[in-house]
Amino acid sequence: MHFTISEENYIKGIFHLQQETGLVNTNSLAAEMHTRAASVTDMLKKLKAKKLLQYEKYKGFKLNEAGLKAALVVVRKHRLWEFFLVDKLKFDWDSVHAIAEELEHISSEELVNRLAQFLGDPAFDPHGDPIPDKHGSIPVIYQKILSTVPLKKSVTVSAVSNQSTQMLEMLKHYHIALGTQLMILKKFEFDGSLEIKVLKQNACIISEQVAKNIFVHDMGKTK
Amino acid sequence: MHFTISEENYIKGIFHLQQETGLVNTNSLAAEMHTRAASVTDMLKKLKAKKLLQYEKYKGFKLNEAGLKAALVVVRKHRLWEFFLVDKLKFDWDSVHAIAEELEHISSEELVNRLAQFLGDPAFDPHGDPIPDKHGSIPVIYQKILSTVPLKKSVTVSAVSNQSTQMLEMLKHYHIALGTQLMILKKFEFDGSLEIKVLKQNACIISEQVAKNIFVHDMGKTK
DNA sequence: TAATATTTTTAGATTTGTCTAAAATATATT
DNA sequence: AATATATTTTAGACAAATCTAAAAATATTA
Repeated sequence: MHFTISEENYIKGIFHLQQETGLVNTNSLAAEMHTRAASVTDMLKKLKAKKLLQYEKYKGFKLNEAGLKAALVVVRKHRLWEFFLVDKLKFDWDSVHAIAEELEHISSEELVNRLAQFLGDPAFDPHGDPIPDKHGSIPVIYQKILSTVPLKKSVTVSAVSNQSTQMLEMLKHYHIALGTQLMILKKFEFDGSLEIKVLKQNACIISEQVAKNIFVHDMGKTK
Repeated sequence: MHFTISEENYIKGIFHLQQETGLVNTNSLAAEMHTRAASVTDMLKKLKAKKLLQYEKYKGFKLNEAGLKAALVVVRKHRLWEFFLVDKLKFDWDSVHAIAEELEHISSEELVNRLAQFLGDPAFDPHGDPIPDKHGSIPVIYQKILSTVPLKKSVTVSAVSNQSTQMLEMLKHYHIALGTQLMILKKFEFDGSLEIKVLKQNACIISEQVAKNIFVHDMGKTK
């Protein structure tokens, strides 16, 4: 089955939204794709015709098995290329997204598998997101939201759920990246903000909002 | 200046043809691009509007300075990606063309330059074709057509001008690749065919037609 | 050079992906 | 439940890249 770049982008967009909400609606997908609701409806018809979608007019929609499979292929490619860009070409992890958006549409299956092997079959991309394997299986990881971790427990950053440029810029400022070790020194009742100690850095304060977007796991796991 | 994938493909097609013939005509470009003459004319108008082309209706056309520059960017990307596929991902040199056709359209300039650096700034791709540098300069190499080389002189294969699948398959059969060392043992007057000795292989016979597509240089040069 | 053949361009249609504006449907509010 | 609001879909238009068929320009040849 062949998909156009546009189809792949919509499939991926639906995938990301349905991870959060189960059923997806037209307007939220339009927002996600930076396009108009009418364009979304047009594409939904095409994807339904290709039997990738559970979709009833006016009722919301989500990927079916075939659609999910297609989405995982694109996600795998995106995350493998991100890994390549950071690990091999030494890009900053906060500047690779746009390039990976292009690379994810290169079609050769042979290429993806060789790339994965070349990279050492990584299980997580530079943002800590899991990379599906060639069968579409996603590795699981025991991770917690930073704000729920007990005081003085040393943990490793494993993922960041909000990947806006603003967020990534901020983390960079605090020297927080994937694999960074840190611990919570103090929790402030007033606003939920945390004083944290980042390994080899001075202690600093982060807001509750930031802490809720940082995932961590016990030291020494993963990758 | 931004180009669509289609524009880039036409620019590259024109570049390749004008290397041979100077001025290019509509039908030959249509053949090169596997499309129809009418489609070529349509695109020529667009490229002329973007000031990339010297083009008078019914008179033939060629890239101007700006067009040449654009072509060299695409050629550079194509050849760097081919190098990557063969050198890092261990693809056979005769199976990378189609994938590089897709990769060459990834737009990031930063990506290309980092890729080049990662690969060690190679000057020639796996087919022996020169890779333009970031300014569009093409390395020169002192090479000869195999059929013109004197007997018993040991030379190294540096390029193959006909890169059809058929040709590459044949070379593979004879264990001839870029960098292969060989010498001519005998030339047959009758049909111009050559008996050659490929290093570590038995002697074999190749036709004049094949020999005219193999470029060689003195041992120990290049790369 | 006049007739013929070839090459190139134009005219008009098609497909894909997008858009705006309006209509249809669903949801919320009084 | 009737009305207002929000969401979603349809209808129709547009741009890009392609096509076929026909017309125009150029080249060949008798």
